[in-house]
Amino acid sequence: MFSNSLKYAIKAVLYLAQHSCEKQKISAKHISESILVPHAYLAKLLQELARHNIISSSKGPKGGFYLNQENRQQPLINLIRAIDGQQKLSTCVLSLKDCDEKRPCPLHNLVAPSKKNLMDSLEHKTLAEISSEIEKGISFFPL
Amino acid sequence: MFSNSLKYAIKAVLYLAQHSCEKQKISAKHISESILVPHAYLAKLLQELARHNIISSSKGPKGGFYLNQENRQQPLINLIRAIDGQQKLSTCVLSLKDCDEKRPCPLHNLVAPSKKNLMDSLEHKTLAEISSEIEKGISFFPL
DNA sequence: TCTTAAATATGACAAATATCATATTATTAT
DNA sequence: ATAATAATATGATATTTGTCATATTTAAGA
Repeated sequence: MFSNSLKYAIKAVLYLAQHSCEKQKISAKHISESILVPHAYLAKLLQELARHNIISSSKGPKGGFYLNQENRQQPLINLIRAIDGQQKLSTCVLSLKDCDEKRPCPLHNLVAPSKKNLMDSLEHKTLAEISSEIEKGISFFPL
Repeated sequence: MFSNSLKYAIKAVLYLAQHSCEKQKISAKHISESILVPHAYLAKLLQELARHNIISSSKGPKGGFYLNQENRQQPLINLIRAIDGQQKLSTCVLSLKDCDEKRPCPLHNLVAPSKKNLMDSLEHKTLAEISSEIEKGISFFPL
């Protein structure tokens, strides 16, 4: 469902949501060791996320990656779009060019409700909210 | 969302649902040309589907692929499982080992309702039903 | 200003998925 | 029986995705 890259990116961002802030930046190496993801690969993903302003970064000693307040208020879907690209979520399940409400493909009506539901969820849930649920013990994020 | 292989397989099976029967078998070549899918690749997929009894086949002249009554009464999810394997649909979105209702991962509660909804749809909709909707003009399957 | 710690940019390599090709086997019809 | 047709089995190639490595740039602190 989600690509490997996306899974790694989500884990890293959630880790940052919980452990970083403007005054407490975290290096790619530290993150990769904490969430058990190959560090060279994660570094690349973090750079991509920073480029898309999903996360913040600063170079040099005491530098690293972190989430500022603005980053935290973003919905999860921004992160997904940054890694997997825009189109993946919006296109027809069968990749048919002219499938829409008016002329639905044979699977359209079957998957449309679930898909809309999922998109709404991803669009509205912010990183801050997800992080807060972990802190409250509503959900669990094992390291 | 769906792999390329799966999209091709679904298109091919829907084509068979509409144009084949026990007395009217269709060759891989004919199908591939009709649904615009590379024929060598499709042939492989059709063989895989036949091996899993999703579709029927017979060799030799006048042979080819077709759907019998039993094939038509199968739910769509059988086809998906044959091509993409069992686990893909059932595992945690973040691939966390011990994510479940009791200890949901940070995304579990967000995606679970949509996922359950989708699974139910795929589990209950038969190939015959999908084919029938195309014939009735409820959905559209462009060649 | 020099050293050091970190991100950034770039590219090489590996694995998985998608695509193509061909030899073999089975079945029908002549 | 033989020829022709079509699936089957197998494997080769190409593209995409995932993984790793390294040289460069930036900023902090002594």
